[in-house]
Amino acid sequence: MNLKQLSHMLSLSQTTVSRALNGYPEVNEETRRRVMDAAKRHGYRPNPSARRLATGKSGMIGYVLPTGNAVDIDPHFVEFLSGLGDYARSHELDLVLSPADADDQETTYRRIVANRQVDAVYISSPRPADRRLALVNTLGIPFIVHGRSEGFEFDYPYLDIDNEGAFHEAARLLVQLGHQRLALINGDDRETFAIHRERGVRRALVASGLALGERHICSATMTEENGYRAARRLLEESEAPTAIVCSSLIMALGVVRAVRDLGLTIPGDLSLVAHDDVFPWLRPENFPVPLSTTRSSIRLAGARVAERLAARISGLEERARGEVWPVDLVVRGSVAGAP
Amino acid sequence: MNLKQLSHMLSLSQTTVSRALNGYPEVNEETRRRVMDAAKRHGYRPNPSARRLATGKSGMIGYVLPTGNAVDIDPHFVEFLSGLGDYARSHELDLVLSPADADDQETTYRRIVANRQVDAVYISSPRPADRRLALVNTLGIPFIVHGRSEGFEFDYPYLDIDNEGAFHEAARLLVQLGHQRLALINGDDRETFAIHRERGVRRALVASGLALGERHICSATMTEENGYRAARRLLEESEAPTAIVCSSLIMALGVVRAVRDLGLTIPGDLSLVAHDDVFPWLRPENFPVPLSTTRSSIRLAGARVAERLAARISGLEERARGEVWPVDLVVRGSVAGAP
DNA sequence: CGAAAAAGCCAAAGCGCTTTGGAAGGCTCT
DNA sequence: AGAGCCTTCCAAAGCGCTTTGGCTTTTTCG
Repeated sequence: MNLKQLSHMLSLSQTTVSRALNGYPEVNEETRRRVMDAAKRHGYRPNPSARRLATGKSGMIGYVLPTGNAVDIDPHFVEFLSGLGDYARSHELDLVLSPADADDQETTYRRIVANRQVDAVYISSPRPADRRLALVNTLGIPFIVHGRSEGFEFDYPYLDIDNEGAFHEAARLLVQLGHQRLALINGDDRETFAIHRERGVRRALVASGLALGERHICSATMTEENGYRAARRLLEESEAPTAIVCSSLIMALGVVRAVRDLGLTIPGDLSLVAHDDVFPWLRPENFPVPLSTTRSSIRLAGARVAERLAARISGLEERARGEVWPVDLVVRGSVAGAP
Repeated sequence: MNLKQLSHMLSLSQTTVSRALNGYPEVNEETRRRVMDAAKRHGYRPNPSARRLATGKSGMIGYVLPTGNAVDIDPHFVEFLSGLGDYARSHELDLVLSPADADDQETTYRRIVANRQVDAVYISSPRPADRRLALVNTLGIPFIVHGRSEGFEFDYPYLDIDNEGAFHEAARLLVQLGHQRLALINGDDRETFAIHRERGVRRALVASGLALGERHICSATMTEENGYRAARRLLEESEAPTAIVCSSLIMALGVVRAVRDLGLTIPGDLSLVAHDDVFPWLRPENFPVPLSTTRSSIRLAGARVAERLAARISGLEERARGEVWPVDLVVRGSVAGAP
């Protein structure tokens, strides 16, 4: 059933039927009703391919997925996706994942824009002066950044959590508990979120006349193994930290293991706070010692990004405003006074 | 730059240019070269929307993503996606994720087929007599199942690992080590993979005159917490098992924690084998006691599924054949003779 | 050598929608 | 009453590609 047939059986022109269906004003309300009704009765659904060709809009949002042999997709991605899906589902928005060589995403961005494959894109894990950002900005496709970049002239729309504030709070708590030697086990420090977190910790320490020693800061991909390694390195030093702030629950697993291997205890010998993105399959309260966390649901962020993307597409959101979510500090058993 | 312009500047018809570009035989080789050359020089790229409208092919593969408030996307998904992306990238294949209400995926399948949004789909986590399978089969869209269903009249193309064989091997090893009371901590037992795994364990036990007691089998979503709960329940029984086979590394985390909480040791009091889908961020050799596993890279499976989907689309793969991958049993420190 | 077949190209008709540029009819207003 | 203005609809022209059917020209072969 296509427009032609439908309009024919209504003895109307395609123009009118199309307009009636798409809510244009220049059609009589009664006619509109008739059309709507017939459309529903015959299960008419406009052919998206045709509509796309005519309008250039696809009704889909895009994400360029960095891939490669040595490239692993972040497990956070799937939670973010859950949230995105939650919103997208109710709006019949589809998501197009365009896999790209991690070292050359530009080609892919150009392709999906040139091909008008999607109406908007989102960008995640941005770095300072991230080239993708500059690119999509000049390409002129609506976008939203999940996270933040730095060092751009122009404003851009983003959704981020207050990483600096969260880690500032966490570090401040530890300092208040008397800890003098803090360490930070961070994610990849080329990414902005990691930079902000470090900044937060630094700021808290400086405020109390302390400092974050060069060797008390580790940064690596957020795997269990890297958490373990970092923790071992830190804890075997002479000036071992008495408290660690850690960028992810997965790394925290490794930290806990290292602590055990060294015959230490939490929070007796070491206080630990980690950031929790809220995975359904790994919860901080279920750690051997319930883990204090800075918590922010990445899933909710996904839903919000989808919502704002939809708003940008439909022109409801004009300004390139940033949105920063506060982060909860949840104190559990893994922190205590300095030994 | 579109076809019209290009053909005009070559003084050829659109027909010929189109055919030259798409490798049709009825065009002179020299002409083809000229066309190809000009196309490249001017950076001509056929407009996919137009091509879609004309051919009905989209050059994309689809996946219906079950979502909902209480629905969590499996973390395995992201690894599978990595693999899929690895292949898709080199073939300019995009992946469309269509979020659907987990309880009504049919509508979404019908929509993406009716709209010709994608050329093929894949289905994951199938259950016996899975309705999605029957649906896509009748809808006539090319598809591949990652995993297996059961109880269908028709053949369908799938890629699965030998879950039954793997768990049979694992259980057999434990039996050979003298274990008499085995337990299985399984994933959601409505899914085929879980059924197969249980079958494997059962078969190994029966072969030695043993049995898998009703209460020695747990099944739940594969989270750390569920692993913990199951393990506690099992180990606090009077007839506690001396060996556990576990369906996932994430659950195994919980098992290890439970063992610790109860003051037991691995492998002294309990032998443990888990299935490892090969996550980059959580490796069995890094468990407190290196974990014995049945190993199969879900990422490789993703790549293979993409490859076969492409083959199906282009008509290279005709028959609905199943492909079953063997699984490695990797023995590490977490197994020992029965106490 | 002439008929039949093959090679190489083209014009035009789709694909199914949106949108432009009217046009007809009824209304208001002077 | 006639100019001017809404209201409501329509025919037709895109969007940019593929594909059908047909038309020359060249090659093949008895």
